[in-house]
Formats: sequence, structure tokens, C-alpha cells
Amino acid sequence: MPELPEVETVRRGLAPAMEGRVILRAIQRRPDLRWPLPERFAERLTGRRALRLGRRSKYILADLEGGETLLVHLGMSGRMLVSGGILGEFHHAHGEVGKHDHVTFEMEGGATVTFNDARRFGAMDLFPTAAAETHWLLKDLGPEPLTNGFNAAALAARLKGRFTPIKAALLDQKVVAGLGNIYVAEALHRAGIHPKRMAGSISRARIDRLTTAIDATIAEAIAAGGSSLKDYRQADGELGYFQHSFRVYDREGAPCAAKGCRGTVRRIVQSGRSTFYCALCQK
DNA sequence: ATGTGTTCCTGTCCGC
DNA sequence: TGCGGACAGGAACACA
Repeated sequence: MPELPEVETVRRGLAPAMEGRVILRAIQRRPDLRWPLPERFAERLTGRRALRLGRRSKYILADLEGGETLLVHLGMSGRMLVSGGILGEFHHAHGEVGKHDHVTFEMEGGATVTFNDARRFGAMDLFPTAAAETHWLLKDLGPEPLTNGFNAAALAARLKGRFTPIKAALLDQKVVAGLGNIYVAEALHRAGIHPKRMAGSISRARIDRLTTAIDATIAEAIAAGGSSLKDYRQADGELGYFQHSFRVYDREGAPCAAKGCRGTVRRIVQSGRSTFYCALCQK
């Protein structure tokens, strides 16, 4: 999926089309995404003003006038695309309905925002803003990279005693929020930590380094507009370009990008998913 | 309580 | 070209 940097890029792209604007009409084309959509979902959104677009981990959270919040998760293949208005045309001609266009918001100001998701692992929900802290999808999320809550002490506490490879631990959203397969691989490489290393056995000094590596990787990826592999697009349809900065992800067989390292990037499978790393400089 | 494997769904790519 | 299989940015869930 879009991981934290991609979701943040999408949020920023949606903000000009949605923040402060009324959803003139919401259109729901199927009853469910990953889960059933809430009862009367489209009707409850129609006529509501979006006050502010926020983000927690990989969730986009739109606070609406009237005390409710719209939650959007992009899953693996979800996109939020803006067309029409002053924001240009990308997705398809204004008014046309594309394959896998599951939900559309016609916004005050003329823009159309479409949620398109081929694999349908994405999700949406609508709940009272006051209940955000206790929402089942949000309540157990770990600290957010690039915030005060994410630091070496916090990460060390959450890794302590865990007998699972660090790769798997970092994919666990309760440990740190927002990382996925790409950025875990990149951060571990940057920190010089082997993906199979047991999470609970990493020294505090190396956790310090890992914390810094995660923040730096995420910050650089956001600055680049995320990573575009097959189908991820920013809200305006542009590609991100962080994929050109990958040090290990999807680089099997290529030379290690670490300064002075003569290693080769390897691919292994951990808990059913690809892991890319350099065995020479990741210990 | 943890840890691991399976599952949801569609599309694309690669080898024969 | 067609067909089969592997694989894809996630993460809830069932089970050990």
C-alpha cells in the first residue's frame, strides 16, 4: 500500500480540493470495500463541510462539520484522485466513471474526488470525531514517526522482550505507526541492522540509530512525494519519485548503496513478504 | 499474551 | 498471444 509518506502526500493533494468545502454530493457505488460501509454512508456525507484533513499512520481523517470524522484507508491499491475544478483533469474526463471507482465526492468549488481501489483492501468509515481515540482501527497504533512520541526510548520499550525478527516487529503498527514493506527495508538498511535480528536483542545504541533512520527515511520520502511503483499516484495524478532513492527495496542483485560497501542486495521472504537487505553491511 | 500463516481482491509480469 | 503461477505498497483474523 501506500505507506505513511504516500498517504501524507495524498492528504496534502486533497486538502486544497476538500478543506473548508462542502461535499455537495457523495456517491457510493457498492455496499462494501474491505468491510461494509456504514449505514446510509453517502447520505450522511452529502451536504457536509470538510473542516480539516488530518492523518494518523496510514489513515486519512477528514473532520466534518457536525462532529463526525470520515476515515479513509487506501489498502494496497487505493487511490484518491482529484479531477475537475481548478485542479486539472487526470483520472478521466469529468463525470466519467472508471472501473473500480467505488466512492466519489463532488466538492463545492468544482473538484471531484474519487476513491478508486482495484483490490478493495481499502476502507472507509464515518464516526463521531470525539470517538477517534477509541476507534478500533486507531486505538492501538504506535507512535507516529517525526513526532515527539516517537523516540529511541519509546521504540526500545516496544521492542523489549520480543522474539520476532525486527522486520516483522517494524511492520507491526502497534510498534511504530505508518511503516510498510518499503520503508522498513530502507530504514533497516540505513541503520545497518539485519532484518532477521531478533527485535528484543538490539542494543540501545542501535535502536537510537534505527529511530533516526526511520525518521530520516520517512521525511525524505514525504519530501519526494512518496514512492511510485506500479499504481500509486499522488492526488493530482503525479508520480512520487522516492523510488529513485531506494537503497535496497526492489533492488535484488544490485550493488549495495552504502558508502564503501561492496555487498549485493539480497531478497528473502519473511512471513510471506519480500525483504531486501545487504548481508555485508546489515548485521 | 505472543508469534506465524492465511485470507481478502484484482492486475501485471514473466516464463513456457 | 494464451495460460499458469508468482507477486504486489496492508493488516485482520484464526490458530499454535
